[in-house]
Amino acid sequence: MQEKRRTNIQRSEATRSMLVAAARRLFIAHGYADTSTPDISEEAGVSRGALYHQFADKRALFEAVITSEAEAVAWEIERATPEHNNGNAHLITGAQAYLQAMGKEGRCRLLLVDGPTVLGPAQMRSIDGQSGATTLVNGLREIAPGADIDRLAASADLLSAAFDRAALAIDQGGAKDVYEAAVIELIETVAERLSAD
Amino acid sequence: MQEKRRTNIQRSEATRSMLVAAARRLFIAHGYADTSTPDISEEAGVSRGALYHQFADKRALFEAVITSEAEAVAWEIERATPEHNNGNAHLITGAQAYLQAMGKEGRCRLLLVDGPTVLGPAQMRSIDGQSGATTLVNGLREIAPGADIDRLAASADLLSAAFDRAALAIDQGGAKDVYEAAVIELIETVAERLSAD
DNA sequence: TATAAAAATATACAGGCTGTTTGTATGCAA
DNA sequence: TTGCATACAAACAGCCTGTATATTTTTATA
Repeated sequence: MQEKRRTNIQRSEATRSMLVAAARRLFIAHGYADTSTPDISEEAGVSRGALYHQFADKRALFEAVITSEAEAVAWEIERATPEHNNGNAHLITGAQAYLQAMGKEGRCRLLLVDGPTVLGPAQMRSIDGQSGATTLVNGLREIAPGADIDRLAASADLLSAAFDRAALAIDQGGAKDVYEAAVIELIETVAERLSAD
Repeated sequence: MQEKRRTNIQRSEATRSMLVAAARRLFIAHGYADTSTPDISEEAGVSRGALYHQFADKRALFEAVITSEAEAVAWEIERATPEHNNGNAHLITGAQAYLQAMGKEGRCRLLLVDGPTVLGPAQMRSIDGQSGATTLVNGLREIAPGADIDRLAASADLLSAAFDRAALAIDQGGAKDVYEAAVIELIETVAERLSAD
């Protein structure tokens, strides 16, 4: 019984994905600060040396976890929002898909709590940049074509903060239906106001 | 030239306040994780033993910093919002005061970034409990006396998340007037909708 | 006031963690 | 096949946190 013969690329991809998966589990369970690299490498079944060969440091591994998680959320939202859908309804569908996606175990902690602290708010914005903010601001532009773009971006930012808070509140045990209703009402209210120009 | 003779209570209060002030400076400058207890005790001019005598651990010292900062914000808001002011205008004044207060160097990092990670969202809520959420939900109740209380609380939560995001965005270099205008418009929009019942 | 007890502060220590360095094995290319 | 690059493993150095021990300062009491 001999070892499988693998190409270097396969080896690297295998250990990287093992490490990211293990790190994800432990970061979710104990948080970034209370997860050690010995714990991670053990959980992944590789040596600590392998970890530091594949990733510059613990932060870089965390960044890989966060990026993967943000992509998953973006993809789930994209899948749930048909292109042809227009304005108002489109935003609501997207928000619901976002809340649904953020319901997955640990995502709130990763993306909304630990992420901003470890990577900083600026880098977090750039990571889920396309997904959250841009989509939202485009949705608002569709509703209020005449509005000032900076002002619209600010409103989109505030709205997305409200979505984040709703996701977090639900994650912490808040009533999902209540928060989802509040989010939808908020969107409708803002859309109504914007289209009244 | 001999040391001043002080009572134990004075000694403790002096070192505690030195430690909290030093910790506050370093937590703001480098973040919680990258601030060590040797750094803090040196900056405060006391030994590390004194730190661990006055506070159970590093987290407890951080909690003291956070509590003090949250109290300062609450106090500044209270000072800026006269009691007799009614409904809508009251909320706007409060929000402006909040943004003003959060403009102080490092407060956003402490209260909005590191705080939730180190102490957890739940404890953070309980610390600035009175200030943020309760005031807001009371303001909304005044506007919409008939509305469901849970629903109102959720809306207040989402609004306060928007305020937080605005403060953070301004702190990160965003245009203060734009975000402040967006916040005010958001309040007016929500208030309008609520009072239309 | 003299002295014992208690409180506050200082120092020394024990484990653990991060990132680096050094060494080894495996894949790759000439 | 031979030399090099890549992936991995193990050992090391420095730092940090929290605790245990020792010392100084205050407080209580005789």
